[in-house]
Amino acid sequence: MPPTPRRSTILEVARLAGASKTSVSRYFGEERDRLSPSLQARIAHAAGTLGYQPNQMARGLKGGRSKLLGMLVADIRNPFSVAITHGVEQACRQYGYSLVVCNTDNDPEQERQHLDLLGAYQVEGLVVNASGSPERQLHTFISQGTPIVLLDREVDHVEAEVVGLDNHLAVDMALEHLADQGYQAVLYVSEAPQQSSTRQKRLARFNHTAGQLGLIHSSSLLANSDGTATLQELSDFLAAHQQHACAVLCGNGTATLTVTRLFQQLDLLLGKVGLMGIDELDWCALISPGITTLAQPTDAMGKTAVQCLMHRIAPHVSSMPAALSFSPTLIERGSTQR
Amino acid sequence: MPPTPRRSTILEVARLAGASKTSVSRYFGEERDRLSPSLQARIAHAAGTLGYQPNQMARGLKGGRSKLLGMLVADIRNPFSVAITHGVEQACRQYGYSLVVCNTDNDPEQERQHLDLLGAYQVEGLVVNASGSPERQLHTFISQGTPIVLLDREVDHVEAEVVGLDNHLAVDMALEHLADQGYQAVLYVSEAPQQSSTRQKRLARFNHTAGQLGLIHSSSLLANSDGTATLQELSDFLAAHQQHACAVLCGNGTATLTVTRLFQQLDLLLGKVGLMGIDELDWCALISPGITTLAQPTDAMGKTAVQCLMHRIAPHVSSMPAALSFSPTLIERGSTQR
DNA sequence: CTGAAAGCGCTTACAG
DNA sequence: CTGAAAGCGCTTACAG
Repeated sequence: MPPTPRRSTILEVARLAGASKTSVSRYFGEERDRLSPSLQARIAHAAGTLGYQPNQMARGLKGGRSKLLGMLVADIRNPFSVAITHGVEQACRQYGYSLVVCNTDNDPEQERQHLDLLGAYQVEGLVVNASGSPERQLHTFISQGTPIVLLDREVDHVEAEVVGLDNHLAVDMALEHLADQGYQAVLYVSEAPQQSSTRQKRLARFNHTAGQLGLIHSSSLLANSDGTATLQELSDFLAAHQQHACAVLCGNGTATLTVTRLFQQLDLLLGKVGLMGIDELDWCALISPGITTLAQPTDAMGKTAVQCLMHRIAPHVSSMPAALSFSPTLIERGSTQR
Repeated sequence: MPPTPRRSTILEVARLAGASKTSVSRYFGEERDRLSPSLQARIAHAAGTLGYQPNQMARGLKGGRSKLLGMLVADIRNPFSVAITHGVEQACRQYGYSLVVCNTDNDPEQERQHLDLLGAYQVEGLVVNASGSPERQLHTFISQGTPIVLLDREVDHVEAEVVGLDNHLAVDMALEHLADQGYQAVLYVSEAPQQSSTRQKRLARFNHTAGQLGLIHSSSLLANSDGTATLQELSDFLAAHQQHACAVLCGNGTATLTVTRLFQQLDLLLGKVGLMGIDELDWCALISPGITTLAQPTDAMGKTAVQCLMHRIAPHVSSMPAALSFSPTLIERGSTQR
């Protein structure tokens, strides 16, 4: 067997360039300017010849800088999460960091394991879209000086910036739109709030604002993804308020998907019964006459999260973002046109 | 300022346990069994007290095992990619590996950078869903003994397993279904093949099999995402074959999304003009009367890719998967019912 | 069953 | 402007 070609090391580059390891290290680090042009040229040439690339593991070990950010995502198959992840990733690149994305599938046990792991890889910062309540572990990061930013969901007893939608504003905008369009009775459909502060807030705000606007209102939690329980609740709601114009407000994209299926099962006419969802999805424009949504600025949110982290890691390269709470955009379509 | 609490090290655990670093290392490595029960207990206790966790950077540096797999994804916002990534991730966890996912947004330059990076982090294996033709860099990995598996797309001159759909079978199944349903003229809509071997193969097979089946056929490449050019081509196609039953076959999910929009713009009745797509999407059942698709077994594909890698990294823990080429599942809906 | 020591590939005071 | 040397936290022969 031929010997496996290995990656070349700093020592080999140094030898070939007739320089010291120190100089090569400086060349690939922040101190390239300290080297004379001729030294730089020799090193560049040697490194090019050998195809040298610094070993990040070694760098991380010695310098304490892994140049890695970690991200915990509760559900990577949710389009909203994908969009945010995309934004986070872009921003990382921009700052010269790499991102390790860990999907927890909303499972606290996977979340625990992934956090251990992120710690073991010495990530310099963490974007957390929590599944459970990983207080303990997050405190470990914080006490070691690793900055954390919470995405979309708060975590009890963890003091960290929270980047996300202005949930009160979102629900208010939705309800005001529905009221403006003449709907008088609104059913709110949401996944079970569980640990999600966002789901809790939206639900609470729904009850609050719907009351204030004088709307008849009620809510239904999605038990399983086929929404059988909600099917019943929806048809009961419509039956009970036949004399009023009824609408459904969905708490997120998953709810919108399920409810759209229910509308078809019950043969409801979109608009005649209003339908509106928080989160914009690819297909909302396609279900004729279109489903009205509240779009979240996912790219901006992802970038802001990273900016928070960078501000703490390297205050000189990034200022603290001005706002952590974002306004949604109303995308009006036929489903809220009576 | 209080001193920042650091992570504890192997040395601290060793001291507290009254043991050597070697023993602590063995405890956290593969050789725990070599330690006497009492030593194990002392180490376990000490580690627990200090909240010790081995530093993976250091492990990777010395042992050469980063326990990291890398994955290059051409477009993370494509639902098909997300589904595959999910499968890959699950499989990694199962083998005790972590996954660094890099999205290239179909940009060869980003692809280049990400590959450098993955190398710098010493990934032990690589799942590559290529954007461009990163031959050179992939060869570097291969020559260093890092196994590679290609996902969905081949890369010229790179010899590696290719995990993906059986594209010939898929196109044949689609065309046979359309022919069975009585469609006589079929337009194939695809994104521009560019570097994608899959897109090339599907297109070529379309022309081949459509010809064999005696179908009138033609194809249209999506230039921009709004599909203006294709809009024209579609309506021309329909006009030219008014006396025949016409259908459109979409080469992937993106094409299906665009074409569905075009159907609405042209006010075409689904089924009257047939529509079928490769890739199953959330909303295909919702566009009434439903869009017929060919679903890919994404989880199995992701798992298989990882299994290939693991077989090369650690032949004793994983056998070579039996098949690398997968059959799609036909999901019949109203859009192919005349 | 256990440990002392060398060394993985880097960075960073320190010295000149 | 440049380099010799110590050391980051581990693993792994080697020895007993």
